[in-house]
Amino acid sequence: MTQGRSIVKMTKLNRVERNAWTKQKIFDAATKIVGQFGYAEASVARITEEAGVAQGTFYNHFENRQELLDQLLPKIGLDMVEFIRARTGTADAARQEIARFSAFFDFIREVPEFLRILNEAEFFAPIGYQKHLDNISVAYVRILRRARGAGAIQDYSDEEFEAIVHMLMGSRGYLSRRYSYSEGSVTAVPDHVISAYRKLMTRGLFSSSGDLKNP
Amino acid sequence: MTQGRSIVKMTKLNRVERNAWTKQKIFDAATKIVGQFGYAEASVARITEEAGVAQGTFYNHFENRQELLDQLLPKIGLDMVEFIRARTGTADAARQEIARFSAFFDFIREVPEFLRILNEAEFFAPIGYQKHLDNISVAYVRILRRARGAGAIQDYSDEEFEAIVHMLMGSRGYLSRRYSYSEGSVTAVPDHVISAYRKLMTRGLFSSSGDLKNP
Amino acid sequence: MTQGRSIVKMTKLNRVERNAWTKQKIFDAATKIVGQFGYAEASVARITEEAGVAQGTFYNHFENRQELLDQLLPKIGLDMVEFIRARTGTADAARQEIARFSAFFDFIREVPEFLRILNEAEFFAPIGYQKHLDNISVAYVRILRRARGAGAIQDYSDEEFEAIVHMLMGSRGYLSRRYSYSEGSVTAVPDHVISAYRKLMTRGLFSSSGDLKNP
Amino acid sequence: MTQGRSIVKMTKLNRVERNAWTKQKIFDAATKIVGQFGYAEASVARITEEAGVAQGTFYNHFENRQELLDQLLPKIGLDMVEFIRARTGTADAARQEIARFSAFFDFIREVPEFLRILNEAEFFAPIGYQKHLDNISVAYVRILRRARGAGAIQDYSDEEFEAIVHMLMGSRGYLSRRYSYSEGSVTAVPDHVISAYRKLMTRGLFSSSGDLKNP
DNA sequence: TATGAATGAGGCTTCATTCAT
DNA sequence: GATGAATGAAGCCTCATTCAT
Repeated sequence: MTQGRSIVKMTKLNRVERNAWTKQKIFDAATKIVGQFGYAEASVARITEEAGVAQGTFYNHFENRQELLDQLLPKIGLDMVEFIRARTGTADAARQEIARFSAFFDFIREVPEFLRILNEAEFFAPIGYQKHLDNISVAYVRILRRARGAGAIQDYSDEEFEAIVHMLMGSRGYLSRRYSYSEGSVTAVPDHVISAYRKLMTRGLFSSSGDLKNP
Repeated sequence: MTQGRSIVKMTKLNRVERNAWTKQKIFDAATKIVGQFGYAEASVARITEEAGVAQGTFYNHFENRQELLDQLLPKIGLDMVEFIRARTGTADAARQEIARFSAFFDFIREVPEFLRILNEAEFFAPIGYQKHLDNISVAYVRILRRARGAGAIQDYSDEEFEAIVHMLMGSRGYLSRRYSYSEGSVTAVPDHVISAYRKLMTRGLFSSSGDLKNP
Repeated sequence: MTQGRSIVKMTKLNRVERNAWTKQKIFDAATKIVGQFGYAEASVARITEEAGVAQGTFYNHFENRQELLDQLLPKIGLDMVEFIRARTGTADAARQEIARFSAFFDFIREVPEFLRILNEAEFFAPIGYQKHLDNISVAYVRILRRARGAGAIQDYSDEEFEAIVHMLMGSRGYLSRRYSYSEGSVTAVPDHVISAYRKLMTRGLFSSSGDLKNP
Repeated sequence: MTQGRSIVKMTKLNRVERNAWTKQKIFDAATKIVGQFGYAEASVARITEEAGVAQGTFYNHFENRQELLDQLLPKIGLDMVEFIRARTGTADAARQEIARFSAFFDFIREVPEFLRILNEAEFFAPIGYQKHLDNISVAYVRILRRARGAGAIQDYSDEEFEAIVHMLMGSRGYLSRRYSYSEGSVTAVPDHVISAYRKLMTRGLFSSSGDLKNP
């Protein structure tokens, strides 16, 4: 799930492996720097220093600084998708959605770098951001359509689903910024945030089930 | 409502007026630059050139670059609040909320610079962003509580209101980025976005009225 | 002795008086600023602010910044000469010299600004510095020649006197920098410095009197 | 002794050598500029231009402008110490002191830049100045104590030695400024200055030997 | 492929001086 | 004479990228 922040020492690697290993070191360093200080502070000098390689080495593996930055979010984003999928469970659609919402915040605590990498990407790594958005929204819309097919959602068109997905993602972004940063470390999101989300979703999006009490 | 992008030529102004006029020129230039190219591209050199004053003049009116950037959003944000208030109408609470949502997108078309000034502020003008957030969320929570007092909303606590407000603001941000940019210019938000929002709100947040059809 | 840091309010002054008064305010402000922060920090803006006048006013009274700075030392330097003369007494020449040495350090404590104004002048106000040097050394050489005339000094030529005077002034400068600055405030010079000076002078310069014990 | 103002062309140097060579070029350029125009005029732009490297290169070798300036004096100061030591001879203590005094002025003619680098350092490179002062005064006090041990000086305490050393350094500074600048170039110090110094020292500081005539 | 010094454009800010009111 | 905004040159420093080794 994490991006191979491997502890393995570089013992006997062939050329290809060494190459990949160097690139990975740069990648991990960038993740750490951006996660901790943001894209703006992630100069090539700082990243390569963190990675323990020379500045010039950077350009053997990435066309330029921006290219690396744009790869950061999509890669970790996929880790996130996997993480959330693993925690969604098999309950009814509404409960699954709450679980996804919760799992998102769990993931942020698991990979604290994700918070800044995600939130700042839109403005510092727009290409990567777009890629991530596509990854997510396509999958999300598919989930919603399946729920509609199963009768758990009614009266929403495909286009509306797309808008809804953006609202959901926007909500998460805002909420994560508002509630998860706490004096440097990343904390759990408060219960009332989750309950508010549950109410809004179960009443506003999902048709059935009255008000489900606990996830 | 607009920030005095005055067309008036500087004819016979006294000292105080000329002073204010110069500051306004800088402010307007910054609005334009940031709106078009983003905070990162808004160098003092570029702003003053756009304003038609010397670089040194900038520092007669602002302590430093950041101070100006941090004033941008709160100032225009108040224009927005006023704009939206004027369009909210006197219908029931749910309809008013839809009106506010719509008016937000109308304002973006009226003042296209607002989109970037708002969206990037969190990372490039955090102080200004916080000020804006406070301005907005306080007012918004008050609106929701009043609606609850009037029976239009039920079963939401004050804390949950705060979370809801963040979701609403996050939704708007995401949606505006997704739907309002269109090949450089700012376009109207599609109908299905508004209808999706209406459904989510009327069902999820507001208790009454079945499904209101059109605003 | 101080430069008229007058407390008098400007009540009924005619034009000439008001003019002089403004100039004096600027002068006093510069003394204070340079004394406290050094020439390098004494910008026109800072001086005029301290003086409570507009920046433009400065140039009604001084050709430019440097002109003011170059007037600072000579003016206070004359105060110093007067101060020292008043404390020299009528003892024999050697004792008088010790008295002058002591009085110099007393003056520094009386007018703490003098320390920086004197010490930095050489590099920040070279014209003023030269003027001050001439003022002092001419007078000092005259004193030494008189002592020689009276038999208190022997075997030094006029040219050598000039060199001696520079050594004496250089010594004072160095010593004042080394011993008088103490965490911001100006303190008395230690006794052993004075005793070392006494020994060097009574033995090296003045011919007579064995070793005079106390001044 | 000179700071490697090498004439060697950069022919075949390895990386380490080229690196050192560049740093030396910057150092030499700074020495020249400061020596000729003073610290205040020694902008990074001017230094790098003189050195024939890009401005950015400067920051590959020095943390910032001040760091370089603060290294100037201590480095050349050590050259001076070496130069003087080599010329002190083995005569009696008083004659050695005169020799040191003379050698100081010889050094100034050998390395004319030293004059300004030394004299302005106190205000423009205080850290370097302090380092230099420590270098010098510690060594000087040791010399005086040794002379006292050998009976050549009597009746001075250690504390008084410290004061004396400051007087000697102050004297040299003042005299060098007064007598060594001559229409731009650096000239020899006049004989009467040396004779005055000799008299003051042999009579005032050193106990023995009547009046030694010539060094 | 790895290295890391060199580059130079560009950013922010300060400040002495001018000048219209 | 007093005002204070406007000017613009100049300073320091950062950093993505290149390139010879």
